[in-house]
Amino acid sequence: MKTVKEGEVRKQEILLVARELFVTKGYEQTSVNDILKIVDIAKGTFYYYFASKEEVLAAIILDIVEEGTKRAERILKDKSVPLVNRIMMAIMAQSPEFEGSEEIRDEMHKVENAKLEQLYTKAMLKRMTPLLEVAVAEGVAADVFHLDYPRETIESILLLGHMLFDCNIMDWEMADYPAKIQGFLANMERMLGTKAGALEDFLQMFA
Amino acid sequence: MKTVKEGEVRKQEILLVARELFVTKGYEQTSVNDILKIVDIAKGTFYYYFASKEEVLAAIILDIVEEGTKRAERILKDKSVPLVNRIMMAIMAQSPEFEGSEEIRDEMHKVENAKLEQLYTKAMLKRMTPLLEVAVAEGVAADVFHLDYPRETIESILLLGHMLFDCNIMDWEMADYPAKIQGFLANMERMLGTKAGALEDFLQMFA
DNA sequence: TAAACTATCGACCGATGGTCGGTAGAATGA
DNA sequence: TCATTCTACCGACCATCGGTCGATAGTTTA
Repeated sequence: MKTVKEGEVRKQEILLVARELFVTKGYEQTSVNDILKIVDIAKGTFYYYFASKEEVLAAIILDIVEEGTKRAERILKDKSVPLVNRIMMAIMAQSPEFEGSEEIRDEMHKVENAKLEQLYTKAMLKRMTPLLEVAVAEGVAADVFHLDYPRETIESILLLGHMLFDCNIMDWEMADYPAKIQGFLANMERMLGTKAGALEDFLQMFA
Repeated sequence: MKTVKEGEVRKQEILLVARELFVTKGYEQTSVNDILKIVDIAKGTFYYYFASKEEVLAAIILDIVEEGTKRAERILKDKSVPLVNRIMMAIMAQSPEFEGSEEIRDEMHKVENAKLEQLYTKAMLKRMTPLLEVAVAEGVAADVFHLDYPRETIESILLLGHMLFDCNIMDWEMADYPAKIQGFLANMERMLGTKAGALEDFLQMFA
């Protein structure tokens, strides 16, 4: 049987299903056939829209990063919230555990998904750094941050936040987390050059 | 034709060839057949020594991490060198670009090798943190470091050093490097709580 | 010299990512 | 209304992959 749909619709169907599968089963562990079965299309149709399985992955990562960026932009724009809070929230909003997809976080970042993970990290850093650069500049102007290498510092903070808390690179016990979070916040304070304790309040936000 | 060798010899042959291939071509891109052809054995022989291609990868990563750790131990032991220098050198010695394998660095850390990369990062962090913890404690005792979360800070520094300069996660221009290195050193100073400029001398070491 | 053990072989397997020639059906033009 | 064109779709087919397994050559042991 043949069901015809407009191009863009089919493409989105494939992306939606693939994303769900990649994130829950892992990229390598998801076969193109798995996707075909669920979307209910033939192999030829899949390769009519995408040149390869990897191209689908790239498109999905772009989507994920864009969604995170949109969240960050919305948060950073709201000047009624103190600057430090906005920055922290924008960083935390990158975790896909927020908004919509919930148990995804644990699934997405497992060894089986190293490729997804690495491509995501790269893309996220590239996209998010400019946003935070503006915010940090605002903090420098307001005399709450004092640092010489804003761009490099932002990259480091984004990288650390992601690697320490989103990826499962660190296999930590539950009991370790408070210390890890406190350590991260303390180092973030030092790197940004805030006055000591400026980020202390965020301890409980990591629940 | 059948050439019989002692078990351990064959195993090392396989590991040696596999490592070369994984690092240059990438793990996924290297087929078991590629390895067989070079070592000149049959498929059955390969699987007589290793349960899977992935088990070979794990063994190789363990080797690489162990080599880096040995280098770090040797460096940290030499008390004739100032503490800060020893620590920096120990971190830098993790880069496989040092000692023996030379052009490997660029090859090892490419998108195709995400799995190798991720497993390596995890294992390296686990193995190196305790070593540096001792060294940093020494610095705290000598009043050159001032920090509240030594373990977490070491993890962050190792992670940053690796992600920023060894992986190709950041696609930087050559011209960016000086600023990136300066930024990294400045943040390292702040995190460790040294007096400002304590690590300035290391700028030229990244050549 | 027979038996037992170890290391090796390569044919074979199911699954995978990807190709390709063909075609159904909607849109277009006469 | 019918012929043409174009788009979306089909599924048989392919090379290659990681991995299995029963057979066996070569070495030790009894």
